[in-house]
Order: sequence, then C-alpha cells, then structure tokens
Amino acid sequence: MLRTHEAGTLRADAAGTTVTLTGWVARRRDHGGVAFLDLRDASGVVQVVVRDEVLERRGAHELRNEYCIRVTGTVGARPEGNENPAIPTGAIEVNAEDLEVLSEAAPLPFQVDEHVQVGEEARLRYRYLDLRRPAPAAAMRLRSEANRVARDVLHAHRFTEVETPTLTRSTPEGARDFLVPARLQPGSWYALPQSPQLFKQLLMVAGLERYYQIARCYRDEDFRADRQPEFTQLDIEMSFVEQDDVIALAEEVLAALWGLIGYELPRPLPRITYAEAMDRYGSDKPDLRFGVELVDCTEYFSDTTFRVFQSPYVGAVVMPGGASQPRKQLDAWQEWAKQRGARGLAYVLVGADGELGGPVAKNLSDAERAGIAAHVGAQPGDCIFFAAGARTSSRALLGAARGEIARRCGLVDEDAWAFTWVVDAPMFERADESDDVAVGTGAWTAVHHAFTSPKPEHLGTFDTDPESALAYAYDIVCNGNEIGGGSIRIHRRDVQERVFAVMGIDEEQAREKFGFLLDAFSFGAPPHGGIAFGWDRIVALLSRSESIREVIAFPKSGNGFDPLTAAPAPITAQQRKEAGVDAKPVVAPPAS
RNA sequence: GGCCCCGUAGCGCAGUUGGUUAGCGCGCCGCCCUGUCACGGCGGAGGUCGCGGGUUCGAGUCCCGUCGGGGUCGCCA
Repeated sequence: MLRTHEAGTLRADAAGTTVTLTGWVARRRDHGGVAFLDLRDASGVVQVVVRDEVLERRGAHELRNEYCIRVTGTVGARPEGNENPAIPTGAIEVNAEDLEVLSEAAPLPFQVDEHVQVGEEARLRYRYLDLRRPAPAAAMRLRSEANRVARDVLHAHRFTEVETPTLTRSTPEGARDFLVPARLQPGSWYALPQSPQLFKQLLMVAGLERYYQIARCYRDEDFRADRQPEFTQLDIEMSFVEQDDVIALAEEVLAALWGLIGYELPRPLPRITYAEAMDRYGSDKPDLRFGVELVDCTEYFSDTTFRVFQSPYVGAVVMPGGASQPRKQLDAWQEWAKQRGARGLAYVLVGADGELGGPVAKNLSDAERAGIAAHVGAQPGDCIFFAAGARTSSRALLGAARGEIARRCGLVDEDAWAFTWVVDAPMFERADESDDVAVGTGAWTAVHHAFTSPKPEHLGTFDTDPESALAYAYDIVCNGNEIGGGSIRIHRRDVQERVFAVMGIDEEQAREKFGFLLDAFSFGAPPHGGIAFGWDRIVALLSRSESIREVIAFPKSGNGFDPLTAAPAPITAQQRKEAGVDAKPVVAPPAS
C-alpha cells in the first residue's frame, strides 16, 4: 500500500505515530509560512500542517484543490484551543515531513465542496468529481450496504443468487423492449429483459426453490421523474409458498434495509385491499403518512337536481382550513385539475359559521346543504372538493387532490415511514381502459401480468366473471411509493390457458410468445411465487434522496442521454454493416 | 406526444417599464500572509446572455421557432 493509515480514522490515540497518508487536497489554507491542507480519502478528512523546509522543498504553495497527494508525517495533538470539534479527526493533525504530488488536478468544472450548490447537469457530466463529495459518496455506500443486508437475509434463508441473461428474447410484457441486433443472424434481434420474470419462473421449474438476483432491467419508455431506461430490482422467487410466506420474507428484507438507517420496522406490516385503498385514498399506492380520506357521496346525491352530481360516482375530499383560500387559489385548483385531464374540481366552502359558500353551494338543495359537511366530515373553515363522473377517474383525481392537500397544508410528516401491503388487486382490467402494448386482443388484459394466479377462491370463476376476479398479488407501498410487488404464479397449464383465453391469446399466439415457458410448465412445475423490489427507489428513500438519479452511480438524464459518455452515439458505417441492423426480414422466426 | 418552469463568466445566481461599459458570490491567475479550518488581504483575467429569426432608433429583457435540462399528465404488467 502507498499509505499506512486512512486519513479519517486518525484519533487522539494516534499522537506520536508516524503515518503516510494518500488522498486529495480537499481544501488548503496557505498562510505563507505555514499551510494547512485538508487531506481527504474515502474514510474522511484530516488536517495536514506543512511548514518550513517541506513547504519550500515540496512546493506546497503550488498545491491546488483536488491534487492527489501522499504525505508522510507525525500525528500530533493540535495546539490548545485549535481543535476542531466539527470533524472526527479534529483533535489531531499530521505534521508533514514529506509531501509528494501523485497527480495534479486541472482547474475544476465545479467545486468539490459540500457547501456549494451545483446543477445536476454539471454534476452528472463530471459524476466522478461529484462522487468525491460526501453526500453522493454516502449514497453509493448506502446502496452497497442495502445490497449486502439483503443478501445476508436471503443467504440465511438458503437462497441461491442466479444471474439470468440480459440478451434474451423479446416477450410482450407491457413495456417497449430495447433491441439488440444479432450480427450472426441478420434480421433477428435480441431484447434486453424488462425483468427476469420468465427466467425466475424457469428456475423454479428447475428445482432451485429459492432464487434471488439484484437484476438490471430495461424498459424503453418515455422519461419521467424517477424513471431510468435501465434500473435495478431485487428479484425473488420461491417454490411451494403461499402469499403469506413471500410477504413474511419480504418484510424481513425490508426490516434489514430500514435497520440500516436506524428504523425498526413494525412487523407484521399492515395490509389493505386494493378496493379499500381505492375507496379511501383514491390510489393503489396510498401515502398513509396522513389522513384526508375520500368520502363517497354517490348515495348522498342520488336524488340531486344538480346536473354535475348526477353521475355514476360522486366523491369528496376535505381540505382543512381551505375555506379561507383566496379566489385566485381556488381558481388555481381548477387549473390543477384540468392539467390532470379533469373538467375541474367542484368545491364548497364551509364558513366559520357553518354557512356554505362557493359556486356549487347554490345548486344544492336545502337538505343537501344541511347535511353535506357532516357527511364528509368537514369542519367550519374547511373546503370540500368534489369529483363527479366515472368512478375510476374521479377517484384518481380525488386521490391526487388528497396528496396535494397534504402537501399544501403541511400534513406530511417527513420523518414518518408508512408501509402497507396492498393486496387483492383485480386480475384483469378492460383492455379498452388501457392502451397497453397489449398482450392479446381480448376484452381483458392482465393488471399484473399474464402469469399471476387468481386467488384460490376465484380459480373456478375468473374466466366466467373476469371483472370480479382477484389476483393472488401483493404490492408493498412506502410513503406513497410502490417499492415492490409480486404474486403467486400460475403453475397449472389448464389455468394458464384459461387466463390466456380471457386475454384473447389463442393457442398459437401463446406458443409463439411464451412457448418455452409453457413447455417448461408441462414438466412438473412447482407452485411458486415471488416479489421484486424497486431497488433504486428503495435506496432513494433510505438516503432521503429526491431522485433515484442520486443513488445510481452513472444515471441517464432526459431522453436516455448519458451526460458523461454522451451515449447513445452514432455508429460507424462498418459497425452498421456488421450489426445486421439493415437486414431485410424474410420470414418471422420460428417460436422457441 | 400535451402542458408548466428553467437556460446570463468554470460553478451557483442577480439583471428594474426595452436604454450608457451586463453585475454578485465562489472558483481561476498573480502577489502577500506562521495556527487556520467554508482562513484572510491586495490586484487581475474571464461573457457569441443556449441557438436562429423577427419587432424596435435600441433586445439579456418583447414575439416566433428551435435545441438542451427539470417537472407533470399520457405511457411504464
């Protein structure tokens, strides 16, 4: 090693010892006759004092920030009154006897200094400098710890970590595939996996029983905050299990993860059904850090003369103290609702005296006016927001309003961790309600995916009554984020065929798309199920990061552009010729 | 793909109703400084105001287009 100690580990008990340190000049304070250098390595920072002969002979005046140096010197207690309690090494300093520049640093594009704000574009372009800063470096280390403790838990349960292919076959899973031309078979293409879903099921057929993988997944979709074209899942699959077994294991993993930041996860975590989540919170991933629940008013307004409320669904959500919002603010809510594709957001203001105000109030009957505040639980001074129309979209709007209300009213406890399982999701949704890249051409499409089992009690009826069939699936939600989800899978060929039938996938299509999986299932497939955690989002939550970009070493920016390498980039004519990109398709390749 | 916000020195930002030579902090360069710790002092360099077009006597500022970034809705089982 080029060093004897790590800078950040030195304490008072090291006084008197001679050490050699390596690292970067984090800061320099040059007083002419003596210079102080803050030497930083991965372990932390220590003050190096350079004076006299070393100062001149080794050209310490010429040192600049982020020079990479090596220092040999004696650790000494700092002079009385010169200790720095703000840093762990503040009791001591290293008196340099020799100093060597290992590597000079060009003027920096931005300061490597935790006190200086730097824009994200610059940070990502020079991510290697950004990662020298304490907070980004800490995020990388936390992510590593998350990986470690998850592996510990799974290892203790005798799981096998398996790597599955990243060059695979395009299977219609929902999102758009990234495609890779196959040079040796011009016209044929690999796809990057959207998840290891099919492979992990094959590993169950293979008898591994317990599989996991910290798996990179790829989806070629439009960008959003907290979405990356490549992202990571902790992917888990188990044989001979039921929902409760997977949930128990998942909770153990989560407990280990949140234990990293000193939070004891209260187990078992609460569960809520999908139906209840939609009813009460207007979301399948409700943020339970605050109340502000939705109130169904459909029945209440069943005989209303107010045209707007003559709808399949009327619901309300109360904004505490919202009656005092200025007109401009109430108009802003209308804009907010319109941006979400709604016509608007009806509101009734409950005056301090209980008198109702706002444009909607005069359209209500006396009886409706008299009881509405009590029905929705509004107090004097509150504002009641209403959404009326189709059940699904109205509840979604109210659910979004609920979140917005909580933010504006400061109801979100930023230190809270509110976990919940969302269970009993519907198996199917009407295909016309989702413009999926569509598996199948039936009237119904899978909410989760095509291999999700119906709950045991719906096994007989899911194809005759798809609407009310519930899936044997579970999502784990934390503070309004879906951080994982999974299901018990179908292992019986007849059930799988019936699910395909509901989705309008005939035998031939099924064979073409998933033939290899169906083949595998014909050889004694064990009952199995699993879960996948959104690793980037989980680490972002643990590190209190605003964006998952903070917890990815080299993230992409908008449009999938990598600001550091400038990928994607054009290819040469030669590469293009060899890649087989331009091959004319002859016939569709045979299945499996 | 729709909508909203942003683009001014290496970095972070200010720039008034359109009006002299576009400012501030940090960084950078030079000189000085023996107990600092986000050291300090003196001096200095550094700008196609994202790009293109238009309005105007005059545009960083107003208009149109375009590119880049961020957010949001669609989309993402």
